[in-house]
Amino acid sequence: MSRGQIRRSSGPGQRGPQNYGDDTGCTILHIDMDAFFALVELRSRPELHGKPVIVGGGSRGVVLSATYEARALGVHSAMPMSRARRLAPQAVVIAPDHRQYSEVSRNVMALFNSITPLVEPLSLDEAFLDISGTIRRLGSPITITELIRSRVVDEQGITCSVGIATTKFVAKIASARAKPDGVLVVPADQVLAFLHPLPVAVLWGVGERTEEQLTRLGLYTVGDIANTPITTLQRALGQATGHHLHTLAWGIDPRAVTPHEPEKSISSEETFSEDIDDPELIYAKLLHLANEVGTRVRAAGYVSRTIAIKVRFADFTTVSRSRTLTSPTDVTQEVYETARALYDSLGLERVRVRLVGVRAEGLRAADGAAQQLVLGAPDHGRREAEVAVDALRARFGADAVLPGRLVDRADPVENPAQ
DNA sequence: TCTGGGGTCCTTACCCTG
DNA sequence: TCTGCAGGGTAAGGACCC
Repeated sequence: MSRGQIRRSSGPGQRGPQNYGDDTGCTILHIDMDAFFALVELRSRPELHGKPVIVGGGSRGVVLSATYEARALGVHSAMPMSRARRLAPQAVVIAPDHRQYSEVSRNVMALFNSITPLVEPLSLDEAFLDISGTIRRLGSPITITELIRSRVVDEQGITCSVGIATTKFVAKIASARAKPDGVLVVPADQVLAFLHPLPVAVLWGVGERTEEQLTRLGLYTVGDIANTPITTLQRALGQATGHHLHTLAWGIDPRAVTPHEPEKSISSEETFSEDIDDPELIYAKLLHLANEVGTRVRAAGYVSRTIAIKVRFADFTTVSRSRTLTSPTDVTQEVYETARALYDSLGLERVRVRLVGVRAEGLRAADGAAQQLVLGAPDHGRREAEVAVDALRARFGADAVLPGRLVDRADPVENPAQ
């Protein structure tokens, strides 16, 4: 294979210097753990290696992660568990342990940060790395990639796949096509040759609905989008989406790797184990969710200007309502009262509800907004009490102190789907 | 087949203000 | 005073991502 061609590693588990292709200028890595939750579980259950394993659960849950043996049977993430069980009755089903996944994720991200300070986590199991400042110290992008892959396997006992490119979105597509346990380099002069034959669905922002719209326009590949006038795309998909897809199709993605983006919202939602029509149970769930959101908002040092709720009915239709407060808050009681008022504003009477959620939006740093809260704020004392409760929870556990209405409830609201 | 949970961003509509 | 318009803020919903 000549210099400059796109190359991926020749098979799972292959590490060390190989002829991947020209990585000159390819300073963006997208690193994605393979079947993350499932492989973390396999570390403590080696007898399950080589078997179909599904992480998920609950009567109304979905698949969170599946080993490649389970995927070969047609199982994929986000699939309803009931269907996954039918497709793979022999699969071992493991309930998720998010605390363990978070810990492994922290370790992996710390490893990445020991390579370069420019690490942008996208989720628990993937991140972008900008290694432009690391090459002089550690070697070529491919050398750095293999160093990372070896350390992930040795230190965490899981594998990952890496895309190496000049831009974030090409690196991300490359890592997906390197899976599992592989590496794919897209040389700078091969970006369009790599992108244009791919289906439109690989583009960031093209999901099921947008793909349908593009199909109706007769556009099936990234190359088709590139060769369509941008005005046509904007008419069909809207200004922003049309422009976004057209630039991506030409391999243009100027976004930098940014290590920390402040959160814009904090939310919590839960699906009931069965549909509920009792307002008291729904209020109790709203209090529980408001308590979670309030605690997280305070822990992150934010206050929230807008409180929103989400309600999903038995037929899966979903509505949301939001209210902007006169002054921002991080007080659980205020979050709850707003959420409850929003729920009441729906005017529901014995309607069967499947899910409720509470979200805090318009987040800003609490220190910048605290002055206004203190001045004449009746909730000041309550806030102090909640901060004290936060400290007790940090010391004695999340259930050490609960709102009175949530203590000793043996009803469905405390038995969510997962 | 029957659909979780935590997020972000975009579009559209409406209201208010200048 | 009325009308048209532009722009900002807000609300709601949808699509998408992992």
